[in-house]
Amino acid sequence: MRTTIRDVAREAGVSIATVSRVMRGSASVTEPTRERVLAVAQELEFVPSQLGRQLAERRHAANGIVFPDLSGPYYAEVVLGYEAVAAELGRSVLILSTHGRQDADAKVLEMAERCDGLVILGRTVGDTTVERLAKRGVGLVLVARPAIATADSVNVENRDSAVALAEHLVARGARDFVFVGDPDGSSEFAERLEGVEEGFRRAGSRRRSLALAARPTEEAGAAVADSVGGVDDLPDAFVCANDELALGLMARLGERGIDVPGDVLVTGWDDVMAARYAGLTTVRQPMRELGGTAARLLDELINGSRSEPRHEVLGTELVVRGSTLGKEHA
Amino acid sequence: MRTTIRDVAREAGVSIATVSRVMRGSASVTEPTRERVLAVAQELEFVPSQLGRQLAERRHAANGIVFPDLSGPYYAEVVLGYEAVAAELGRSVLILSTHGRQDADAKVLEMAERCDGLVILGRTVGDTTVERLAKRGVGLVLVARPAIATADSVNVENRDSAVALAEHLVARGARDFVFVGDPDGSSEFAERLEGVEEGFRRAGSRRRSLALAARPTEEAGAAVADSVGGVDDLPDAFVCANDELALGLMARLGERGIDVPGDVLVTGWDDVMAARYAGLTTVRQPMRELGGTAARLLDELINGSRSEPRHEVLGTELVVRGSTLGKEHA
DNA sequence: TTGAAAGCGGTACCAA
DNA sequence: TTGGTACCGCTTTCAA
Repeated sequence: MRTTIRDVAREAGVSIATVSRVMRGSASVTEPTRERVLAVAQELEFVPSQLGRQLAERRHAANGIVFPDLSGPYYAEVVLGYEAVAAELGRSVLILSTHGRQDADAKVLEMAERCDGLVILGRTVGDTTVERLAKRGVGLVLVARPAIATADSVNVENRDSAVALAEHLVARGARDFVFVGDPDGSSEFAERLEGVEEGFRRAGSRRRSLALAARPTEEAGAAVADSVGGVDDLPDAFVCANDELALGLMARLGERGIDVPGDVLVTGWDDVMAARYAGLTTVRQPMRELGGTAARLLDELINGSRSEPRHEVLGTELVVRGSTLGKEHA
Repeated sequence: MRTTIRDVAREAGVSIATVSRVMRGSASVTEPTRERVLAVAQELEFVPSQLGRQLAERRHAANGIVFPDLSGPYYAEVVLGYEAVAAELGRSVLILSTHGRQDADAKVLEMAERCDGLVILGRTVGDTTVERLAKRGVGLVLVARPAIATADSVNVENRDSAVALAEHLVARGARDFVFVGDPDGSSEFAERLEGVEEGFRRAGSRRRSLALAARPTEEAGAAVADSVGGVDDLPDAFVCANDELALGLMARLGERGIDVPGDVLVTGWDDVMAARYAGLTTVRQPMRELGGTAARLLDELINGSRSEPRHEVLGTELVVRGSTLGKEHA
């Protein structure tokens, strides 16, 4: 059996109330009593049960984060940024990847029972679940998901950088483009597409067509590369919804002897580590900061230091590399 | 106030024992009673408190994973592999990054109070802490850390692939090498260094010198690149303890006009995503599987389906790319 | 300053 | 099949 507060109390000849006071450093306890209890606790290797404590205090001192498939580098970074700040704030961190499963909502509801608050990334769960959680009094921060009135949110600026990206492409001679990614699968992707379209429109161009990719992965990107007929069949630019699509696409184009940026320009989104080494033009997102900000907002929410919801929007940055520049600049 | 089991009992006109039975689907309950209770529970939106349940059952149905600084792609992958399997097994997942902090041991001890078992990666905590946890009855799986008798472990094969790597380098004309990474900071790194040394020794060569890098990061790798005098000051090969060191090193060498593999060969370890795009020769580790295996072992441990500790060793694979091949092969 | 005792929200044993 | 009740391990009044 584990050592409990009663064992310590008995051994030290005091009540459990006193042991509790000593362990929490709270209230007034005589120095001698204090020392005696501490000594016994040490000797018995007493570690207060979090469970007992949590039940009595009716709080978990933990919060969770929910994300889709964690395979890519993007979500990993966000989670890390989140963990770093949460740990700093003295909170335990639970993670849950929905893997696109059907029972995601149930899983999240279950996890919520172990947390004081939750960060929810993207479209991992339905709106009804979110509302239900909110109603239940769970602290909620939505990330990379359209903001709602009852919860905090953190998002990145998508439109402006999308326009900037389009302008860059137009400046590099592009007159049409194909968007690679499914705008219906993510509000972020939709915003990016809109922004790029607007940028091209301003320059008097029009979108050529829309390539849907089921999942934003390297494989899907490669599949798009496979689907083009040949050099004559290319748009001026492939604008990919994220870096992984772009990387997979670009690699496969290379294998097929199609030159980037000679035959076609390629861009991504996120600026993951591999993008640097692949020379991919992309839009940098502050991924760590996204997670860190969410952690801080959640903490405020839980500690009740704030009541009205806040909606943060973090800036992004266009990063131009070889995939949209002539060889001479790369 | 939240709805409790007593609210439901009162409303349904039964005892809390019956409600408990219904909620757990256990034991025998008349169909009418069952339905009535369920209806009330639904109406009151009753969700059993995990806390109450856990305290009564004296188990958490959760387990944790501890890793160092999670910045790199390596640990992220391991954690993801872990989460996927743990979730599948119906267990909640707590994460803790030690960030090289001094209070890491205390944090881990604290987290252990919320879990039935723990996976510990690398040298995040001291041996005394590990022993203490083991003694306390916490399920323990050590990953990328020397195995001990009282806990399970999962490691990757380092020596053999290191020898293979050395042989490859020798075949490419290398006669000496500089190891980039701190063998004292990680048992893994130490094994890799030993293996590479042995490989070179077999080929009649000898290690030229040892470059210590404080932390296995891109920045540290770049710093090593800065420290070499010029083309005449180079070894035949830089063998880096992980991919990030190698990538940082290689990039900076490029900036300095030193050609890889023309002037010097460079290798990494892990095969992270960026390594593919950088054309880096490396040793592939099954990172996801490492985490997944750990999760499975831990589950066995906790469910008591096994008593004697197990020690798994996963295989690795040499991946040859442009950084050790002539341009013509790259 | 200290102790007794009433919760916190469940589970499970023992009777009925 | 059900209900009563004693825990699980801690926190926190309320009195002494």
